[in-house]
Amino acid sequence: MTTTVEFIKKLRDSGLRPTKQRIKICEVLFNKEATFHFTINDLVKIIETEANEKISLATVYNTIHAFEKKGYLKEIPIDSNQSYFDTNVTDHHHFYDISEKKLIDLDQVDVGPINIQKSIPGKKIKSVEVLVKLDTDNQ
Amino acid sequence: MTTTVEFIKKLRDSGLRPTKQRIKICEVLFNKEATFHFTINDLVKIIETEANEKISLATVYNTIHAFEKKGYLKEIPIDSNQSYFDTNVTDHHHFYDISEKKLIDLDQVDVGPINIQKSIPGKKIKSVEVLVKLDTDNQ
DNA sequence: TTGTAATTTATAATAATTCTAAACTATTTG
DNA sequence: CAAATAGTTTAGAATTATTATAAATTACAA
Repeated sequence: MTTTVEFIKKLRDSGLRPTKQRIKICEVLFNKEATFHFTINDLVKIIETEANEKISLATVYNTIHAFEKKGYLKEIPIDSNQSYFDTNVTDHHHFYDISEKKLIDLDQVDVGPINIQKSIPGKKIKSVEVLVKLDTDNQ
Repeated sequence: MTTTVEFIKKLRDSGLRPTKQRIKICEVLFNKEATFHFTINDLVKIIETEANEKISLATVYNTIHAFEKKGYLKEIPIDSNQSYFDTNVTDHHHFYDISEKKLIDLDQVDVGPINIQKSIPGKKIKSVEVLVKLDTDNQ
């Protein structure tokens, strides 16, 4: 549990003014104990229903992009026409449930170590991420 | 090098009528010796400039989706708002060069076997894909 | 040939995201 | 503490990728 005061400090320390909207988004995203996967639309809905507050779609986009740039969120690539974001910014892997369109975290332990045996001169590996797609098992 | 006759057979065998447009797309995509990564827009440009033929955007979408369904192409998830497709439909992985926004194939051998130690009841694993992000090595 | 079913096509519709510029708010400065 | 200013929010327009539509065209079987 993080207090509002702490979010204000976090925002200010990273050069972002602690506005009402940004604090609200922090509360929705960073007060969960578990990793939280969401799309922009999910987030807007949560704020407008759970928190019962109006927020402009543009503000949500602005804020999420600002948070991503600061390293508080990361985008997860899935074959979808929507961007998925993750509050877990550590290097980890995912299950993607195709029929339910839901992401599930996979620990390093569930996947095991991956050793990339190829390298490109002048380039270094920034991340190694595994996406495991799941389908309904009909048989 | 595959001949037009062979493409016609391939199309017909998979229940797709060999139209002028589909054959042209086959020629662009499947006559390369190497794996080919592209977006719909890339493909339209290639057809209209290199091949100097007009083709409707809708036809390109239809055809690419038909080819994907038949297993002649697969989509690659990258953090982009555009769909990337790959003519290499074997189970393989990718390097993604962040600065150059380019995909590079990785063989199974370069990554090694991946054994997912977790399962979700009622779901089966459809694919396991590794995306290795590369950054410029400054040091 | 000719009928019909599949395909192509231009265009409209939709959906996610970005842009814009005016109103508003947090912070700085005097 | 008030005024200036620089950063934010906002509604709505613009843009971009993609999908839907429905009429014209084409492939192919009878």
